[in-house]
Amino acid sequence: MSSQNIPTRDRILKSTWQLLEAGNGSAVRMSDIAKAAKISRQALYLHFPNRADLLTATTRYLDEVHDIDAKLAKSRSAASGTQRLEIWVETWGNYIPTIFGVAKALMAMQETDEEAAAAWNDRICAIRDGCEKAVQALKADGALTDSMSEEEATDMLLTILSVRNWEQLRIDCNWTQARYIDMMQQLTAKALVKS
Amino acid sequence: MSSQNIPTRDRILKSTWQLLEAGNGSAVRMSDIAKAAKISRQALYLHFPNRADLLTATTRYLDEVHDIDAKLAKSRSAASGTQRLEIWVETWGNYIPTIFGVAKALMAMQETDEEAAAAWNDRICAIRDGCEKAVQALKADGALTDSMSEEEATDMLLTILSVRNWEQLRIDCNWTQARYIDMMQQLTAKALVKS
DNA sequence: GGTGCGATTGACACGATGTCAACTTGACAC
DNA sequence: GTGTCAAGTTGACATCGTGTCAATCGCACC
Repeated sequence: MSSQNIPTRDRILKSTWQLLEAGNGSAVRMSDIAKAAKISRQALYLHFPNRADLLTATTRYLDEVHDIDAKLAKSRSAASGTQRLEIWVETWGNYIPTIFGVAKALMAMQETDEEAAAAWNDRICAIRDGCEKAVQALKADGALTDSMSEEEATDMLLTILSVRNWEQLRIDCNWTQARYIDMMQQLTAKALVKS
Repeated sequence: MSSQNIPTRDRILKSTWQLLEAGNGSAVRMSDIAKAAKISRQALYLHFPNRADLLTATTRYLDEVHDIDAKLAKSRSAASGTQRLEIWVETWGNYIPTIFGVAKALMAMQETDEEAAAAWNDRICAIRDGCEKAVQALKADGALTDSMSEEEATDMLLTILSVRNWEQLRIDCNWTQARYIDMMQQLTAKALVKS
């Protein structure tokens, strides 16, 4: 963590991201990352104890580089609950492509690696928080459907906006990003807003 | 053991299913399956050339045992498009728990194994077909929303009804199976039926 | 000239899949 | 009985990716 080795560390994180981005999260090995960062495979372990840690650090690096907090501030200033939901869907939905590669790699590791599971779960909690806030804003406006509790509505929103769903629509079904955002805004409104 | 008489191949498939079912699809090795089927690990390879083939054969075995075709016939006799959608969501949604273990293992392999990807894709096509038929029934009734094409509606339905979404709601969020079915019937109706 | 740090090379353990060769066992035919 | 075939067994081994370890190197800094 010392400030001296930032260049190398940054180079590693950047390379990791680029490789995962390019390969759509599939089969990126530690040796590939090392090669891309122009260091030896072993040197990777001088900076990150294991693959899970490297991937987690990469998500944090991306959050930092893209200043995700600033973008989220936008949804906080929404005039109504429905507007807040709309902005939240758009903001998160447009951030997914950026983190997709890393997210996929982390999700794949989740099955076997305890640490990776915890790391990814941590990220999910942050997103769930955004979903919860949107649901609360709807509730405050009296606009939340009465077929669900606040918690269920949050579960539902989080599920609809999952990375896997984005992957399926955007990549498997070949939707455009704009179409994805549009349809998700419509779907979440239909699902959560009282008619 | 009552399983003593069952032919080896069937014993393997049954053991595979039981292990994947119990372990929620996580970390079931070839050696575990062999042990459960009371044969040597190497003998597994006398029946199935590799892990992907074994998993695929297991899904077919499950389809056969549960006579999934008969269950699907039910939705074909629905009176209206909306009813057909409702029955389709219920039928498929209630089949997911059965195949979940195998599905998850197959999905995990998909990333690295070409054959596993093809096998799982094959299964998805069958499910997509069910979704498409439901959408067509809605269209025929003039009940399909006009915010989407038939193809997009099919993509959307397939995505909403994904195994991953079931996992998230049923397992991660701890919803009951009945609640899952109920909410998915509501959500798919809101998403696809013209209001 | 040391000291310490980042990095390198090379070797190795581990766990999982998949392969191979040689041997055993039981059923059945002749 | 003997021969044969199929199915199963044991044990060894290749491969691949992660993670570890030891020895060494080069360089900036004091």
